[in-house]
Formats: sequence, C-alpha cells, structure tokens
Amino acid sequence: MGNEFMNEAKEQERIYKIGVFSKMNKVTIKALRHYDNFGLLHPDYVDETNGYRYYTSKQLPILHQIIALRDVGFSLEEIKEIQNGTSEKLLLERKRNEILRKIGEETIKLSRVESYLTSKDGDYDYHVVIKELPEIIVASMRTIVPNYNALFDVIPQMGLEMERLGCECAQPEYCFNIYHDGEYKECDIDVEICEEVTEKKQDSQLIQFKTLPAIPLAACVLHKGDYIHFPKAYRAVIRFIEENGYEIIGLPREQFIDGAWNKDSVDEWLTQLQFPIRKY
Amino acid sequence: MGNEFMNEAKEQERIYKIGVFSKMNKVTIKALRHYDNFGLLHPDYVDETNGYRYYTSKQLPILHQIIALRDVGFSLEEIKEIQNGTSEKLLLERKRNEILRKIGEETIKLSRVESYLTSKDGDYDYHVVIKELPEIIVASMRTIVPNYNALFDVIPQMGLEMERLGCECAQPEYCFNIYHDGEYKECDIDVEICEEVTEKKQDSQLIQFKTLPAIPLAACVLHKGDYIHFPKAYRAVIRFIEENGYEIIGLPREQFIDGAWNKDSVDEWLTQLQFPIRKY
DNA sequence: ATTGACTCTCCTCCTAGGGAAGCGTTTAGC
DNA sequence: GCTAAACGCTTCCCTAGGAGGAGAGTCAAT
Repeated sequence: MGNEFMNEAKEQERIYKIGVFSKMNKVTIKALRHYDNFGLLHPDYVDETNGYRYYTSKQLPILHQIIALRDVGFSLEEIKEIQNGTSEKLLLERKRNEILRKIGEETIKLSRVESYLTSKDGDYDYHVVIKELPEIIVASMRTIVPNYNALFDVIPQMGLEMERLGCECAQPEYCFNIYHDGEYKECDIDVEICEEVTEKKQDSQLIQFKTLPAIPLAACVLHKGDYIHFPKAYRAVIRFIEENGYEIIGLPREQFIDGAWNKDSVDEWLTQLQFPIRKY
Repeated sequence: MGNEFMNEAKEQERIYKIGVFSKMNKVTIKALRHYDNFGLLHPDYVDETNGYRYYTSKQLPILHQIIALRDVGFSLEEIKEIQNGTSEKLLLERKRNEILRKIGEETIKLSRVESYLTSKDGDYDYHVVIKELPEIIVASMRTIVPNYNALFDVIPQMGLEMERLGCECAQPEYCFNIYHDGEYKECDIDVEICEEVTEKKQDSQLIQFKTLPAIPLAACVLHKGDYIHFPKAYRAVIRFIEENGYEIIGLPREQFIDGAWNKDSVDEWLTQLQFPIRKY
C-alpha cells in the first residue's frame, strides 16, 4: 500500500483498558484477568509501574475464539491445548462424545425424577439404590416350608448345622433368602436360605456350599417394619426397574438385617430387597 | 412379643466400623466422613478417646436415602433440606426443571459442536459468538455509492461533517455499515454508515442522529484480512445460524475495527459481522 | 486538593469429595 | 508379650471458572 496522505494516522493503534475491553466484548473483568493469569489471553502490554492491563485489537480474535470454544463447553485447559496446536477436530470429536454421555446421564436422572414424582405418596419412603453385589461364598439350604412363619423355625436348625460343620460367617453378616417359586405362594414355599461364609466346607445333607457370582447391577431397597408390608416394597422396586429402563435378570434376594432376633419392636425390623437387573 | 428364649440375644446390636460400613453400601470412607461433617449422616456414636466412628443398622435407611437422592442429582444441601422436612415433591419438581434446562443446554452445545465438525476446514478460523448489542445513539449517513471502493471516499466526508456538527464519538469507537439492499450488489450500493456518538446533535442534510434499540441476540464473527474474502465470513455465520436453530431478524452490521487507516498490511485488517438473530 | 471512577493484588468461597502426610489404634500371628 | 499389617483419625491442598470483597493505588476532571 503506502498511501502518502494516510501515513500520519497509521501509527495509531487503539488501546483499551480492561474495563472498556470488557464492555466491548461482554466479558467480565474478572474473566479477562483470569485468562491473563491462566495464560490464555495476555494483554498487549502491562504497565510495569501500576500493573494496568492494556488491550488492543490484536487480542480480539483470540478472545473471540476463547468465548466461542467456552460456549461450546471446552474447559480453559482444552482451549489452551487448541491454542498450542492440538488438532481442533480431535478435541471436537472428544467433546461431542462427552456431551452425548452427559445428555445420557441427565436423561437417566430425569427418568428417575419422573418416576419419583409419579409414585404414590407411600412410595416416597422407598429409595431404590443401584449397586454392585460382589461375588460371595455362601452356605445354602434349600427347602420347602409350609408357610412363611415356618421359616423362622428352620433358620435355627441351619445355624446349628453350620456350627457343626465349622462354618465361619462373613463380616459383616450377610444372610438372605431366595424364593424359587416363579410366583407368590402362601404355602409350600420353595426357599433357599443363604449365609455368606469365609470359605467352603464339606457339603452336608442340609447345607451346600457354593460360590455366587458377582451381580454387576442390583436394584436395592430397604424395607422397615413388618413383613406383611413387603408387597409395597416389591412394588416400589419393580416400578422403579420398569420405569427406568431396566429389566430383572434373576431372583431377588431378601436380606435380613434386623428382625425378631435382635429387635423387640416390629417397627425396627429391617430387610433389604436386592433385584439383579440390567439395562434394557 | 417377648419370646423368653430370645431375650439373651436381643441385646446385640451389630456395630460396624467405617470400613465395613463403607463396603456394605459401596460408599467410600471419604464420603461417609464427609456426610458426617456435613451433618447429613452421623455415626451411631463416636468413641471419644480415639475418634472412631461406629455405625449401626439405624444409619442404613438414611444412607440409602442419601445415595438415592444423590444419584438423582440432588446436592448435599438439598438432601439436607429434604431431611429437615422440606417437601420432597417440591424439590423433585424443581430438580426436574433443572435437569430439563441442563439437557437443553447440552443439546445446544452439541449442535454447535456438530456444526463445527461438519464445517469446511477453512471455517475453523471463524468463531461465531453470540452476544447482546446494547442500545446506542449513532450518527447515520445513508447514501448510494457506485461501488465498494467508493465507500472509503465517503467516510472522510462524513468525518468532517460530524466534526462540524460538534459530534463526540463514543469510547470505544464503534463504526459500522448496514447494507439496505436485500441482496448482494456490486454497484449502486444502498449503504448506511453509522458511528456511535455520545449524544444526539442537530440533523444535517448528510447526517441524521438516531437511537438504535438494543439487539438481545447477535451472532458475531471477526474477519481478518482483505474484504475480498468477506463472503467466507458471511457463509460461516449464516451456516452457524441455520444449524443452531436461529433465524436472522435484521440486517447485519459490518463493523470496522482495523483497516487501511491504521494498518499497512492488509492481513491485519479486522472487521466484525453482527447479525441480529433470535431462536427459531 | 478533592472526588469519583477505575484498577490492582490478594483472599476466601462455591461441589463433593480425592490424595497424601503424619500419626494413633487394633488385631492377628508368633 | 511383641511386631507388623491393616485400619482409622485429622489436617492440608486440590479440583473449574470465576464471584465477591477488602484494601490500596491510579487517573481524570473539577
């Protein structure tokens, strides 16, 4: 170029103090200082005597890039990577997957919230938790009892037999029932009573030892109080499982935590239901 | 109740140290201590001499509630509110809206990322930023110029006229063109040149003063270099607007930041395009 | 000289814990 | 009874992206 009549003006480079530069670009002063300290966007120069930051139009494209990438969800660290030459495309693809994952997570949360909201008032008491159940060794006694009350006559027998076999119970104690009838029955119940032990012993006529594989996903719920109200707990878990896109892939465990053996008041009895599930 | 033969056993309340309680419930020790300090879940009792935390089954339902609510996305603060009696339903509804909002945000980010990814390589240079343009007072000169180069002959005239009228330019300077032809033209261009000023003066034949209303949403992009390549910048913004669910609701402003008047090298010329938009 | 508007640095705060340092305790094996 | 491993405790620092404030210095205009 070199237009003679313009040369006198060419020298002028517009200088912006932080406040003006902040307003021009709708970015807070705090953020600008933060970017400076972080090493993303330094001012054109800094007055050494008073520390004032002075910006020029040279900083504009960088700031625009920062804002654009930030709005897409990049962290300052990632933006710095891009500035340093890391392939923007690669990072964009990574970010896309990240966002997709996040949307998936939020969608799961949403369905749980909806599930809570549509549940009957009583179900607010049941908080379904999904966790993994590790592999365990159990002493197992499978039998058919005439009715539920008879169960509690059988358990002491099992305890004696285990003692005879030299069993050592796991710490903490983990004792549960599995009902092998496909459906609910009031009599002649096919039940398997399991008690976690530290190691296998010799099988006896009553008791067999086996290793139960880990259950990667189990929907668990605590039931407080009388066993009469179990159905409510069952309904709550099953509802949860159905409404959140899971399916039941095994028989539930009924874990005894507190009961007649250590609590006088029925209201303090505590049982946990554990349903093996998987994503549908 | 009161079975005689059980009384001796009734006393026993199972006690769990933090490690066992942690494993039982698949919650880290750190988290348990955190909940204790935070006031969400205190152990049954704490040994005064060594500070050990001891848990019992009484803590199980509370912990289950915490985990369930946490998994849904509640903060510890909110869980505490629920514990203190705030309506769970209310908080659930609030949370639902929050999640919906978050999903919306992530979806917007996703579409931006996709938009970047599908853009041509050259478009990576254009970072579209959405911001608000505040209300301003401008000195405006609308005229028809034979071609683009003629524009730069007109601007000095305008400068003189403004000086004559006693105009004071805003700080920072904000000068832009608006093209009133509906379409792209190479000659006889209907252009309005605007310069932000601090207050209105008497209109003259050349110059009119007006207040431009704020633009709540504007898609802005910086263009670096020769004006010949403007079309690339225009395409990038328009692509962005279309792909992210916006629509253009006004004529774009072409803001002059750096140009022949202060930069020798064409590569350093800087212009910003600002498109008024709204969500479609 | 004063005033009001700017700017500076430095500090703390926010989530939900994770990691590590340094130290005391319990328990099992010998 | 002794030792070593496992377990538990507190305290400090760290996370991302600034927000908010304290206290002090600076600039421009009156």
